[in-house]
Amino acid sequence: MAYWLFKSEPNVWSWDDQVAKGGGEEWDGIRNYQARNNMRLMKLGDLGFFYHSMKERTIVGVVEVCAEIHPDSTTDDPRWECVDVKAVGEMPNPVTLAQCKSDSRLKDMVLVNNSRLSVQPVREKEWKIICELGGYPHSG
DNA sequence: GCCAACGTTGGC
DNA sequence: GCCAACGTTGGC
Repeated sequence: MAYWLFKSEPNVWSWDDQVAKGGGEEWDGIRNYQARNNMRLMKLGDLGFFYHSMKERTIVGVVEVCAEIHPDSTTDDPRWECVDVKAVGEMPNPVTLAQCKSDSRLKDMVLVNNSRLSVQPVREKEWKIICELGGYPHSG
């Protein structure tokens, strides 16, 4: 089981949109090789944080990978693929970017160090720390 | 709204 | 294959 972080501009695709979709939706529109390569590594059941970028800069919820890598239906360009994700839980206390930056245990997080990467890996220890900060129940 | 950082494109 | 120019992202 691996952990990830998905960034989205809430104006374009918000956590509320994701929740409203229910059973799963393509994480499409990714046009960056590093982000796509990360999605290629995802397995069914992997979990990811849902992060609101731009004005909010907050981790607001948790999603689960419910379909592995497949062509992105929003383009005919075969280079671009995506996974499907579904909302599985909301952060009781959403965790801000500022919190992550100020926590020395999270100083190596990709989110803290590479603001441009929109789909990124999260280490298990980082996952647990953020779940604690957010008051999100984490089994294990 | 500004601008730094990064990725991509295309001329050579 | 290098690198300058350009476009985009996203923090501030």
